[in-house]
Amino acid sequence: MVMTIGTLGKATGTKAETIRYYEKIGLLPPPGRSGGNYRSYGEAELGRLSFIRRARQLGFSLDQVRALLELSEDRGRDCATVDALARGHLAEVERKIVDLTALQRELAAMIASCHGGTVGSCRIIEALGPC
Amino acid sequence: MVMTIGTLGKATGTKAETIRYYEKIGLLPPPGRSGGNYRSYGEAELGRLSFIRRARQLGFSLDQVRALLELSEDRGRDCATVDALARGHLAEVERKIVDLTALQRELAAMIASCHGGTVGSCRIIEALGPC
DNA sequence: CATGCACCCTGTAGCAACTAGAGGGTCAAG
DNA sequence: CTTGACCCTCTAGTTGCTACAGGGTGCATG
Repeated sequence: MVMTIGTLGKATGTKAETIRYYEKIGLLPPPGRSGGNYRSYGEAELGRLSFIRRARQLGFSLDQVRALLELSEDRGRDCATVDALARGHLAEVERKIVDLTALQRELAAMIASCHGGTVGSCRIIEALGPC
Repeated sequence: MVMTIGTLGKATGTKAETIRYYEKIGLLPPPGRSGGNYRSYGEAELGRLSFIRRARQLGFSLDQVRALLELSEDRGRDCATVDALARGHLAEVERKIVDLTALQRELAAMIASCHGGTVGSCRIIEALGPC
């Protein structure tokens, strides 16, 4: 089953430009070409791109995805590294949640303190202004 | 009280490069210069930069900060626009929290399903791989 | 057979919000 | 008078794409 870049894109929810970008940065190997110089993809590429996209949806960076791909290629290897990578990412996500929750509280308090009127007496502007 | 860029930076927790960057994009007005062509700042700039930094810490984008600064200059204006801007931002933050929390659950589940062994049998890789 | 349209190609530039570096000038202390 | 900390401008890099510009290909329709 051979696909053009557009078909592969539709199959994986990826734009053609993004696929070409992944190729350029070495996440996807350069595929074969058709007579008219079109990229042609098969099952292997579909699998690899699906992997990349799923990892991206889970918030892994392209560098982390690159590492995961490399690790996944060596099926005999101990999966502790994979585990550590995932745990590291989870920790990062959790830190972001904590940060954003603190932010949310601050913003909500700021907004709650504003009771309309003019900018001159606005508590939001005041909260941002010089101490 | 006159300050160099470094002193202003220390006072506001901003790197000199960032201050110059804010100037370049028009968030800060071009300051006066000393004899040796050093930027020289006073209280007004300190206040403005503090405002910017506080807004940034609250997660407002530079465009939003620009709008807030403009709004804050017109003290007679109704502060409804300020309020709307802040509420919009809060909504965005809350959406991010929801998204990240979903992500966190997925990641945690993935990690929990991994019980060591080789990459070949790793549930994390499996979860990312082709269906 | 021409023509139109959807698709593909390469290459470059742009987004946010800085950050880092090159290659130099200035200033105050010792 | 020299050393070191600071300042200057300008350019390029970061992340992960996205959006052109300016062309070529392939297939269906008139």
